Amino acid sequence: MKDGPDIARIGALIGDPARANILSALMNGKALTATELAAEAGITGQTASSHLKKMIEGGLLSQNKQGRHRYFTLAGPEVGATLEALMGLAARKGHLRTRTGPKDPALRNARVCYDHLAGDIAVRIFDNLSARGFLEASSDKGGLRLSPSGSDFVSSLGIDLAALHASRRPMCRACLDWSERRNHLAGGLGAAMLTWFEKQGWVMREPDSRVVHISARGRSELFGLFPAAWPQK
Amino acid sequence: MKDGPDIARIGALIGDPARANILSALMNGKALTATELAAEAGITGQTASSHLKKMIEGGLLSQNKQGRHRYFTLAGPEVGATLEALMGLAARKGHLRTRTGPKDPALRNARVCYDHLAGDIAVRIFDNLSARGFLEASSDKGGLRLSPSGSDFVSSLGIDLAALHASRRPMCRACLDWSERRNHLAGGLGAAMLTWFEKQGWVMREPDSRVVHISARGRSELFGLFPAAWPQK
DNA sequence: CAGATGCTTCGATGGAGATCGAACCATGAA
DNA sequence: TTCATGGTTCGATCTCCATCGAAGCATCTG
Repeated sequence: MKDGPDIARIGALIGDPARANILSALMNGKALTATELAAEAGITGQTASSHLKKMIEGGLLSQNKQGRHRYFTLAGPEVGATLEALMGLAARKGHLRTRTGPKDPALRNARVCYDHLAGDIAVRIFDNLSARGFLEASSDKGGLRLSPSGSDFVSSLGIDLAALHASRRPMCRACLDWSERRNHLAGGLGAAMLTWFEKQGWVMREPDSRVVHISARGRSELFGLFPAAWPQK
Repeated sequence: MKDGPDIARIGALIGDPARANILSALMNGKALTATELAAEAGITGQTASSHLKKMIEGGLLSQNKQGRHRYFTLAGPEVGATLEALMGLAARKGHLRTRTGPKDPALRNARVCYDHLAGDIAVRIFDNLSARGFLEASSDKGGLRLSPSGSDFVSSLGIDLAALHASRRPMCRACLDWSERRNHLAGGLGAAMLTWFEKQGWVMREPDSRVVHISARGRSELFGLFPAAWPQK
């Protein structure tokens, strides 16, 4: 029973509603200040401060002091992935009676998962990439790598593959999507694709949520790039 | 902030030490009775009963009534995978000061992860399978599938691939190993390989823990099957 | 400098829930 | 049937911790 790492510690951290709200708010990958997070969680600054301290100590968050502000982010991609997995459990079991909020359909369609794209559209893109043989299994930490043809494809988009290779971070990684219950692409390449989509003006992130909107042009461009798996409008 | 599924609910479930111990005890995939679990967690039967009820309600456990006994298991592979992910966070951050117990080296070497093999050895096997091109990316739920050559290899072992295909469960799946921080093979095939190794007498499971021992013959046979990635004795 | 804003620490309060004893139900054995 | 064992329900207790008010420190602005 005493085997393995202490799961209860982090479980308890995530288990408080205020802290869970803070974590969810950070799932869009942006850095937020302590007061913003307090407002997000519906608590006062004092309590937020205590929560944030605990989560830093527990390794869930990182902080970045800038002037008199203190910015908080998730401590890393693994944290985001684990939270997404927990959401998967929460969505499926037990709390199926979660009444779906107004934003819910938009979230299911496209959202940010820490630093990459998730939701229906992200799953379709992953499907398309794998169906075309651009991804293959690997012994890397991510478990996936780009095939030669996949490398060509990504380079042809104008994404700087060399920079991605230089980074220590695993480039390709499968991340389980809580709404679709299938995989989407995470890792350095997943993050790079999201920023690239943004730069093209194909997708826009809603300021203070995980929701991602797709422009009309983005829709047609993405359809062109990933044809087979795209919804017929 | 109110977006998405309710993470705090399950977080709180996992966050109690007694419940965390119960979940860890079930990570070996076996079904245990309520009293066994109570002993495992160091609590009385009454409290265990209340905990078990909550976890069933929360979708983390399944129960199976047999005679006057009630057997409990993890509700499914996703639950095991999520717990393993949480262990990854716990092992890395914050609680690095977890003094490693006596069983710890054995656990890191080989253990059961719900229904498949994990630990150093499992990672090496996964490495070997992927290096030989037996696994490729797929749009399946698991994110992986067997390549043709991989199918031949598995069939040559005597594993019934048809039965695995017939099952609704995804056959191949990458599961992140908390001790190695790399992937090992889960899914139906991962489970089938573990039972097959057991049947051959190559590995045996310690009765009431996740620890898996490798017999001398198993070591040499496994070395023969997965040569490149194996430790040189 | 003074004033304002962001954030933390301290202390007190209150509520949720983990725990166990005791009684109770269900199943199997004699 | 009677007894024993596995499991649950109920009620009372008690500990932990989330919360906020007040005060304090740090940083920026004027």
